[in-house]
Amino acid sequence: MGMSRLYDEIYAVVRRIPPGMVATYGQIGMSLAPPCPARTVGWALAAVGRIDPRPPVPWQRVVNAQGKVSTGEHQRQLLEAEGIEFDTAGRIDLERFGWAGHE
DNA sequence: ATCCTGACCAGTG
DNA sequence: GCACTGGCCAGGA
Repeated sequence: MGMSRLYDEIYAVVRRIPPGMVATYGQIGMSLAPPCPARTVGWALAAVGRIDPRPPVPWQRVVNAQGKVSTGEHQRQLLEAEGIEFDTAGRIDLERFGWAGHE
């Protein structure tokens, strides 16, 4: 209830992604009511580095619809440390590591 | 109020 | 596979 800023709602969803799993920008956006575009989710996560929300937001667990990371090697290393695997093209198998949006 | 800045995605050639 | 296009939001200064 007091949380009305859209970015905060996006962060709340991202916090629910379990370690070792990933969700896509579009998936996060579609899980909100009303839905917001994938781009907006990207913008919200880009702001994490500047505003540093508490509790922490596991931003590394959000990847694009191709199963690729958007922010480079650091994000990849964080995900590999959680047990997520990348193929030779640098893609994550979303069938295997994708979060369904519920437990 | 205006201006700037950003980590997307599906469709197309 | 890659490059390009259109869509058109929220927040901070």
